Formats: sequence, structure tokens, C-alpha cells
Amino acid sequence: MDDVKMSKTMKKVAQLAGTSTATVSHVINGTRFVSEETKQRVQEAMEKLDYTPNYTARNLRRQKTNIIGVILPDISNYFFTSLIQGIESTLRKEGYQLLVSNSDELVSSEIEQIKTFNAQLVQGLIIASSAENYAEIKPYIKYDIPTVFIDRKPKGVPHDVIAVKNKIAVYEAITYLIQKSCKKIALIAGTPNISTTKERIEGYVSALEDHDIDVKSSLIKNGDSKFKSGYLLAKELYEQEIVDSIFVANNLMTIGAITYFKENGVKIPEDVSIIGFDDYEWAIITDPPLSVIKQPSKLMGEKAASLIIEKINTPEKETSNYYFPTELMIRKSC
Amino acid sequence: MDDVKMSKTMKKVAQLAGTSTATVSHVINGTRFVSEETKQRVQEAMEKLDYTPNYTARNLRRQKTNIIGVILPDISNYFFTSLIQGIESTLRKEGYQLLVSNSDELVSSEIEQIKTFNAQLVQGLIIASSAENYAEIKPYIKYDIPTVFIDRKPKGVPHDVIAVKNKIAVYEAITYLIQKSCKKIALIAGTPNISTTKERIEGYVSALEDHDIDVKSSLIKNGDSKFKSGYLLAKELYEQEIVDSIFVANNLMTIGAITYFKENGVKIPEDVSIIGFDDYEWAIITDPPLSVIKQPSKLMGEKAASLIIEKINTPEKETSNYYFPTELMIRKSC
DNA sequence: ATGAAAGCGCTAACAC
DNA sequence: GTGTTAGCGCTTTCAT
Repeated sequence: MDDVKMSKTMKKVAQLAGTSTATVSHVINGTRFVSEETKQRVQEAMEKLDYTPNYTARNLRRQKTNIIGVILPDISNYFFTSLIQGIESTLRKEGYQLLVSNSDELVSSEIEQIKTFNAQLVQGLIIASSAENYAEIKPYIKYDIPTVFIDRKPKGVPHDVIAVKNKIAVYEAITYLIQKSCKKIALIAGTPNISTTKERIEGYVSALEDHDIDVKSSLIKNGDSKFKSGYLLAKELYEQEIVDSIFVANNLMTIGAITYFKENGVKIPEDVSIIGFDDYEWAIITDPPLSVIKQPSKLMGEKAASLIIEKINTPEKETSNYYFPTELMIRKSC
Repeated sequence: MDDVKMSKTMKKVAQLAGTSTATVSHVINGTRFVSEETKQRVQEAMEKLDYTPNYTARNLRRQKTNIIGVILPDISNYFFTSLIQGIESTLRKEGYQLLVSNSDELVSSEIEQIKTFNAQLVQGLIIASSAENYAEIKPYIKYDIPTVFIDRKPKGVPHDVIAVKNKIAVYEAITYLIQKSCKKIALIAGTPNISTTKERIEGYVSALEDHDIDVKSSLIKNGDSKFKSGYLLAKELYEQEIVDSIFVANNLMTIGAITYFKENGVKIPEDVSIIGFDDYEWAIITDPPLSVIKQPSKLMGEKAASLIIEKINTPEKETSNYYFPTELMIRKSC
């Protein structure tokens, strides 16, 4: 009630309880035996003062925080928000906190954030990097802080990575389209130069090649993974080329592409078949229900979080790569 | 290259540069004049040691962190993730970090998180509370840390609140339905007892009353704001009642309800009209395109963040409430 | 079963 | 223009 602004310290608690700060600390942390009666007195004193330990001081002394940092390229992308869900839930169970930040797909901004996080702020780092090569960010990553790369794998990364079997996933999808006798299959790919985009293009190309279909570079479009570019690229494709099917390599661009076709009376799948990437609740109620490649996004987030925690507890743990399988969900858009 | 594990301290930098720690600190923070040459030497030393200041130590000394905590009831809900987008972007611009956590719509878990955040971890708190009354969480909220409530306003909150004109929003939507000559208008409401739910029910009831339509309690269903309950409640409504239209008070439940109807061959809007809450990219490509009440979620997040920052800079600033208007987006589901 | 005190790495008041 | 040093609030070693 009275001194609201004054932060309560352990010292005050100790005074009130008639003990030393050491004892107070030990009753709080259960780190050594304290007799029932002193324990009692300390607890009462804490209650009375409405005392909460100062985490900053504790962190400084213990040389660790309980915070994990996550750097994502686009928080408006449903895939990345489901990653967050998975990460947050397992982190919380283990008593860690989650610091989230958004790099806007910019390596420069990513580096800025890595720097901040590394200033003893964060105990571990989960990052969906926008860098093509690990070398670009290597100088800023500290080797003593556990780091896991998620979704994307810059060339040369020596850390754990959690990703998806992109090439196989897309190969399957394109093969499906071919079997449905699509002839002119286009690809709307995401942000250029990142591993997921490259792998998805590889899957596309190799599926076509395996079925003796010419790969036309005019049918491969690179976007920026946002709604707008899906819309624009669909338009470009439809105006310039005869296309009977499109594979769209991310969820926001898929929505963009479909929006374009709906606005222009292009029928899906009659006029053009579509397969998208990422599966969400709303993908079932679209017109038509969307055929997609589903990645286990929440699971990937959970894995990243538990991996980071393992790394924190067992620093000598060797690094490894986890490639999750995807699932081709065929609905009505192809 | 060598002592990777050893944290570099200011002291070492000072030694290498042949200055005091004070000078190092001042060149880092620009807090007092330092001659060009010493500045030079210090910077070189920092470079050489690959030094980054220790935030934890700085925070302890300055008695502040640069972190804002956000507590949300459901990170899988698109509304809350767009809130995060808005919050994160404006926070980042101002040099703050964002600590995110999820309360699962549980007051107990919310309290747990408030406690953690309050331990000098966080400079400000943005919270979408699950509490019906402020009294439930009051003991844990510290008055000296700036707090803003977002989306929901527990009874008796003395802090800033950022919300939406729920009653008016729903009143308009229901009125629209009535003008479209709907007679049996049902309501699928969200988590009981929170302000948004109560206000939305009020809007529903008062629109019906103003048009001399009987309010039947069997037409008002309470869910838990998740996909599943939207699905189940739609089923319940459709099996038990003759209903020609439904207003669904949140985005996940809307998807759930539509999914149920699609699975069961119920035509929208021919058999039943639907208006949902919250607007997203995918709402345009659903079958049929969804009529919804759109709330300016990103804007609300931005406002919350800038408000918190204002409060931090001007603690004496008086509290106020911000009620954003919504927009009724009529598409094809009603 | 408990206490004293050093010290985590920084900032800033004070001194010159 | 720069240095010295106290101290932020805690944990933990070393005593007893």
C-alpha cells in the first residue's frame, strides 16, 4: 500500500525476518536446508512486503536468463505463427520465456536482432534465416549460445536445423498434377535464394524432367512470399502464358493467386488447377477447397524448442538435422 | 577465436584500450564527451575482443529492461497474431523487445505470467485478459509498471484499454440480417463472461429488441472461441432449431461453423446466412466469400505498443480508453 | 542451521 | 577530457 515505487529487495525481507539474505535466497530457491521456523518467518516477511525476486539481478549473478529468442522473417505468415505456437507452448512448460522478433526477410535486420539477443539477453536462439549463406551472419552468431535454424537452411550452417523435405514434397505434388494430365504446370516460388525456395524449385524441375516435360523458365516466377505477389504473379502467368496448373509455394501467395483468379472469373480447377503450400483450418472452406502440401508446423516449433532446451542442458550434444515429412492433401483445387 | 566461452567485459576492453571502464561506457552510450583518439582506441579494442555489452548487467544497473510483455489467451487465433504483428513492429522501431506468452484463456495461467513478468523482467505489460473482474488479477499487477489492456476489458480495470465498439458492431450486423428479412437469427458467442462476449451478446439482443423480434435463449450459444466449438455449436443449432442465419463472434468459430455446414450440404446463404467476426485475406476466397465484421487488429496492436511506450516515458499520463470502430464487410455469405 | 561477504558487468555521481 | 568507485539485487563460497 505504502511505498509502491520502491522495489522490495531481499535485504529488506531479511531484515524483517531477522535473517541474512543468504537464508532468504535459499528459502526462495530451496538450495539448502532451512529450519521450518525460519522458513516460516521468511515467507511471512515476503508476503508482507509483497516481495518478488528481481530477475535481472538473479540473471546477472547466475549468468543466464531464461529467455529464448526467435527471429522470424514474417509474422503475418500463418506458417510462422504456427511455428510460434509450437515453440511457445513447449518453452512455457519448461519455464522459459519467448522473445519474438521479425526480420522482414532482411538479413541486415536479422543481424541487428541477433546482436541484441546475443548481448547475454537470451539463452538460446531459434532463427528462420533470410541469409542465403551462413557466412553472411556467422560473425554475429555466438558459438556458446545454442542456436537452431528452422524452416530454412543457409548454405554452410553448422547448427541444428529443423526443416521439411521440400524437394520430395513438391516432386509429389507436381507428379500428381502430371498424372492428372496437366501439361503446362507453372510454379510461383517464394523469396529467391533461400533454401526452401531453391529446394521447391528443384522438386518442380526434377518432377517435370522425370516425366519428360520441358522446363520453361517463363513458367517459374519468383515472388516475395506475400499475398500481393501471389496475386500479381498469377495475373502475369495467366496473361502471358497458357497454363493449366500452378503450384504455389506458400500460403499467403496461394491466397493471392486464388483471389486473382476469382476476381477474373477463372475457374479452379477447370481452367487452372492449383496446389498450395501449408494447410490451415480455412483451407477446407475455400472455393474450391484447397489441395495443399501440409507441413507439420506446430510440431516443428515444438521440436525446435525442445532441441534448444536440450542444447542448453547438454552443450556437448552434437548437432543434427531434422527433416520432417510433409503430406499432400488433395481436395478440390486440382 | 580463442576464448570463446569467456564473456568479454568492459574491464577487458578498458585494459586493452588503456582507459577506464567509465570511458568505455561513455563511448558506447555517447553519454559524455570523449576525444576522437580515445574513442578510436576503445572502438578498436571492442572490435578486437568482439565485445558486446552485457544487457543483463546494464539492465540491473539502469533499473530497466527494454522488454515489453504480452499475454494473450490464444496464439492460434488469427486475431491475436495480428495484434502481435502490430505490437512487434512498433516496438521494434522504438528499440524494445517483445516477450510473448499464451494464457490458454486461463486466469490462473495468466496470473502466473503476470508474476514472472513483474519480477523486473518487463518494462510494460500488454494483456488480453481472461478475467471477468479486474479484482481477480489486481493483486498481481504492479502499479508502477505501465499496463494496457487490449481487446477485453475486465470489470473495474483502472488501466488503459484498447478495444473495439463491439455492441455497435454486432448491432449493425444483426440489423443487416433483419433487413435481409432473416427471422431466426442465432448467435454463436465466444468464451463466456469476458467483455467482448458480453458486449457482442448485448448488440445482438438489442438489435432484435429494436426490431420487435423475440430473443430466444436457445438461439444463443456460448463456445470457447476455438474451431471445434464453432463446428459443434453450428451442428447443435442446425439440428435443434430452425435457423435462417447465424452470427459467429470470432474467426476460428466461423471457420468451424462453415466447415460443419459444408460437410452437411447446408447451403450458405440459401439455407443459412452467416456473418463472422474478424477479417483476413482468406475470407475473400471462401465459399461463399465471408461477410464479416472487420476489426482493425494490427492498428490496435500498434496503438497498444505506442501507448505503452508513452506511459513509460510519461508515467503521470492519465489513463484512457480507446474504442476503435469496426467495419461491416458484406460479401456473399448473407 | 545460518551468516558474511565477494562479485556478476555495468552506469553514473563525484572528483580532478 | 578522463578516472575512481559505489552500488544495482541477487547467488554462493567459505566460515562457523
